[in-house]
Amino acid sequence: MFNKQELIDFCETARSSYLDHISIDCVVFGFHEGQLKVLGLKIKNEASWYLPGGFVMKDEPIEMAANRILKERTGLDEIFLQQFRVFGDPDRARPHHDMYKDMLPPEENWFSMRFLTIGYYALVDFVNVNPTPDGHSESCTWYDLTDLPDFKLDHAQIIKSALDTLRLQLNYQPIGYNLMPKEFTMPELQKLYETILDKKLDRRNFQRRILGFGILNRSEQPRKGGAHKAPYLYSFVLKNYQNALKEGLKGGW
Amino acid sequence: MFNKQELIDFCETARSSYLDHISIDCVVFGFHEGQLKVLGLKIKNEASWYLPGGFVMKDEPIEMAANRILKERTGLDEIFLQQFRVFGDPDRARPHHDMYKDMLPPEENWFSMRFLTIGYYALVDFVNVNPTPDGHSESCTWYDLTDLPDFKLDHAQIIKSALDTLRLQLNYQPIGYNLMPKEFTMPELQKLYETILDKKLDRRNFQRRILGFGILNRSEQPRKGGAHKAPYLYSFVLKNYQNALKEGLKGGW
DNA sequence: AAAGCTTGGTGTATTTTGAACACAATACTA
DNA sequence: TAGTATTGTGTTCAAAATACACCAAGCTTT
Repeated sequence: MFNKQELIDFCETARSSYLDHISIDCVVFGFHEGQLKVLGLKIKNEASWYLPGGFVMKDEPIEMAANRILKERTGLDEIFLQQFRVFGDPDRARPHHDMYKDMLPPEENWFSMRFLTIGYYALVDFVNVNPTPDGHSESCTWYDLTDLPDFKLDHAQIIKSALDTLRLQLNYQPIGYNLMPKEFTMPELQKLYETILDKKLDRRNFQRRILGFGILNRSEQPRKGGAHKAPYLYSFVLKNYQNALKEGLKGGW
Repeated sequence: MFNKQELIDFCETARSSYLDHISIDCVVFGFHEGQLKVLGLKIKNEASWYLPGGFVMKDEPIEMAANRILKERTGLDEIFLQQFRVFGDPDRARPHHDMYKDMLPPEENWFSMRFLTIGYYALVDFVNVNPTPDGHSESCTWYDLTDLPDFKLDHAQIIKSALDTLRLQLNYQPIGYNLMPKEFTMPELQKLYETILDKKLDRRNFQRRILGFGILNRSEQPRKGGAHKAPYLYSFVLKNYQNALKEGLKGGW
């Protein structure tokens, strides 16, 4: 990953810029062709994958850090980004501790210390993302949730945890604004829900329920040109959507 | 809070034992006389209150740290303890930075650094807790949620956030095992729910719904001796309760 | 001791919600 | 023009939530 000089340089920068012991990892969900995807970085010349992550600057709010890190990786800005958990096992980054232990003595090696990572997850519209690998990565691409490559450290667990949170969130918050294009059809939105939940939903009841939330606007013109009956196009009414995010959808007591 | 020598000693211990930049704060909810309470520490000779909190040892899992810290404060062990959020504003602990800035130079002063705090909340049975103040605190007692004293730093905000999480959790998880005594009556449990939600619930429908969860066991003997009709006593069926925690109660898709 | 008050347990209509399904409409294909 | 796949809407039936009514038990009051 780093050669010795790169490591020395990075450690110097890191030590002066970042908070010790703390990292952020982002689970970026995207949706495409009926599949839920996760953004992963592949290390050069290695069969090693990582979540897009980074460190918190000494004077930076963590929400801002998460957004900055995500922007560096995906080019996206102002998207739904949610803290969901801290992963704090003392040994979670041990492979990183060991990786450079022969290059630099521990007190000079940024990676020799223990890191807690704050997990964030994001939902982005697949087509608006232009994944760009940074200098240390060979590629930055989408991976199918059902067919993940070999994520290192505890990153597979972090993905799993983010997915659990997402599924839970579906029960009391609207989803989709950041995962769908501006305009979409009802079956497309349904497919998103079915993919996240990994289960079939009834077409008619889904439509009724979603519309009942009052967060969708149906446009006059149906989508033309495709095969079969032209479906209506919907878009989110941002104001109502954000209100539903705050207030919750219903359920409960 | 600390005099100079105490500060020097503490900083030395802290520096060798704890992770930099990271703290844990616990919002401990208790329930008594129809009121939801929070455990708060009052600083000696000051009108300053804090949540029970502490630091993470260099080699300690954060869940263990949270439990240790809580045990130090409440004497309670093996209780429901849940991470709910990280508070990471760069200025959140500025009052602490400044407090000792004239006693020690920043590089020796543990409190001069920025701290992120991981918020945990706990639900405990009021009568089983024996709040014991540590050496730096004048008292460790319960405060009514509707009448909180002047919590310092962002601790009032942390309490608010924990309460929001608790209310949300009520919609998909059972509550009460750690807040109620071993045996309790249905009206007592209902009072807990009403207090957390801050709203009245229908007596009959509450009973039906709670019993429908299948997590309660009704004992043969009703409670005798009180005025009026003797109510049945209930207790949680731990196995079913824990299963409901995992599986969730229902609702959603 | 009987009436009355208060609290707790159970039942029962009514309304609302959710699940399952039938059918009509549209646009392409053959 | 019939056939097929897909989308939009309505209808039925069951389950669940809601709002009450009533009964039972224990104490108090007279």
